[in-house]
Amino acid sequence: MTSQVTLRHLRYFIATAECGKIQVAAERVYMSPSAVANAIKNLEDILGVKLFERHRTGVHLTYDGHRFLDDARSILRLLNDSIFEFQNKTTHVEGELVLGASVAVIGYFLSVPLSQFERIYPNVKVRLVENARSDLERQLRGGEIDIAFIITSNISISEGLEVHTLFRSERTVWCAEGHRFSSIPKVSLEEIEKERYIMLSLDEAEINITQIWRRYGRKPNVWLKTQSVEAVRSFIAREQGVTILSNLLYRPWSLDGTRIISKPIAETVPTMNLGIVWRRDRVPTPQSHCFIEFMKRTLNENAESPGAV
Amino acid sequence: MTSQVTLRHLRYFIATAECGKIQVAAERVYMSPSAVANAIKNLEDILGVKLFERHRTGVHLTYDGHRFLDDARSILRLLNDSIFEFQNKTTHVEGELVLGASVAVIGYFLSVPLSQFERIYPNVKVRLVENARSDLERQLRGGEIDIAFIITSNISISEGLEVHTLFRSERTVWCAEGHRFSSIPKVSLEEIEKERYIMLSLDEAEINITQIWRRYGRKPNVWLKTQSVEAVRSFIAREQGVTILSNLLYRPWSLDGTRIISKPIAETVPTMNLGIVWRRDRVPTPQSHCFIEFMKRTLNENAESPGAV
DNA sequence: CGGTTTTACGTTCCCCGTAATGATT
DNA sequence: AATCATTACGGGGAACGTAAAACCG
Repeated sequence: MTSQVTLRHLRYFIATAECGKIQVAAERVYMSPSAVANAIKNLEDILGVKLFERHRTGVHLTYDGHRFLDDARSILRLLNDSIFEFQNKTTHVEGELVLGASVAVIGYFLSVPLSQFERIYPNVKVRLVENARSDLERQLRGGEIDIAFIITSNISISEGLEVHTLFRSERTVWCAEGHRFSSIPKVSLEEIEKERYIMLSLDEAEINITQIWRRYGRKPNVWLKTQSVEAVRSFIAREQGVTILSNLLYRPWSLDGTRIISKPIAETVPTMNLGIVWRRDRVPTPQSHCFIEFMKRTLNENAESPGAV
Repeated sequence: MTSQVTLRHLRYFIATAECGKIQVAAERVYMSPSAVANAIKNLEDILGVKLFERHRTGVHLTYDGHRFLDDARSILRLLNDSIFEFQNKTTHVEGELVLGASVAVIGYFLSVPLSQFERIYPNVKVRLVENARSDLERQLRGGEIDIAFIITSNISISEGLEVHTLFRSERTVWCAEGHRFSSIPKVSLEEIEKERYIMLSLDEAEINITQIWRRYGRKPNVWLKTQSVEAVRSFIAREQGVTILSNLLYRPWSLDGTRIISKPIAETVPTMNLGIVWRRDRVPTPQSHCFIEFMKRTLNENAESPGAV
């Protein structure tokens, strides 16, 4: 094999990281499992670090893997945007575009692609409205905002609204580097129940996570409830507890640089689904259309990817 | 050929842009001219824009080419840094590092790689001293700074100092998009003499450029002298004049978004050589060593590349 | 056993180099 | 004629798919 990293490596790596299974990732990139497995092995050899833990149920990112995932995404995003900018003359698209999203979605999802979008379409004036989901739905129907970013699994009534799921993010257990969980391939809710639990009460996180616990007839031992993701990270890094959150919010380090580990959950847990919503009866403006297409493209059209169950 | 952009395309493209000749670029990347020429042709087809103007004497970046060069460099920089970070465990290098540079060098050269360096070596505390060349040399000898970034062709006495040229930047004529120069492949000093000239008096630019004019027994028709590169760009974009400056300072657009064209000069003009300097008798600290190696690596080891004459 | 990753191996096709050709002064 | 870039074409090797093997609960 090659001794140089190629874009092929990055693409297969990202697909595998997002799908959690080499087989599924191979489908997504229209390749055979062996090709993807070989590429990842080769990539690991070049970098000199293990990127995945292999289990019989699939693969799971290591600490280093998560770090490299950030880089790989940045690189491909930069490249794809640049290519797109040249292939399509984008400077003629102009006008106003009002986006709505919740605070967590803005900070952990929207900020990066949004700045990319503004670079590619410099003549589109983007206005960003931060609100709770219910308010966003109301504003959407009222025509105050063009497109809303919402956790699509929770939309109350989709009547008259077009919903397009862009992104599925697996939910995992977070713990400190030295924690006993970090040596187990999969952690069950029963095990998590025994630990101090840190509950994030931001946006819809608390409701959704509580639902998961209830579904399995269990209850987390909540030691702290906070609205700050950074606080969650910080306490977990200091071995003050564990939590369950979507990988969208996950970063492999806390503010002070200590490591945090992400482990899959033994039980089947629904993914967090994020998508865009707009009014069906309203003709989309050119800038709305551009934005929607841009988001699909940015996320590598992985909306139809199965993700975890 | 392929219909996808690869890193190979980017590498060949960057080498060609920096060398100005496909043959020379091919040498630098250890390839045949045909391989490089094909790759660039293919890249242009994919992007749908011409990246180079072809001349008998070599190739020269178009407006779009300059824009894509920025992107291509960012992408490869990101990738190389990421790979390096994993291949070498860098977090253990720590300590203080005092760098010296002039104002133009800091803004147009140092800022980007410096932030990359601080990411890779988070435990190295970098302090930056802005000063004129003569002061930097004095501070270097006095031990107040570890490494200085200096225009190496002008160093007064290199006695006791280790000089390593990192970067050569071709000097070109800048003019507005519609200017008569923009349709000529090469512009002679005689032609430039007929135009209003805008003189940048920042750092050593004025001295160096004046030397070039004197060497050919000519004199520019200076209409404006300013210390601001942005002012230079802005006036040139508005067809108020032309200038000669190194490509290091060149960007294909002015602050208000109008285009600026860069054209090669007919006469042989020395490149602007930038390098790092340190005291020979002083044992380099680990962080100094790391920084020097980092800079060499970042610039693709193109210090020994011939560049223009 | 069932689901997964990994290895083995024959094959394909992309990309390179050599060498001829074209363009420009 | 000299000096570039470009085109034509045959050969080599990286990367693919098929299929079998190893792994693990």
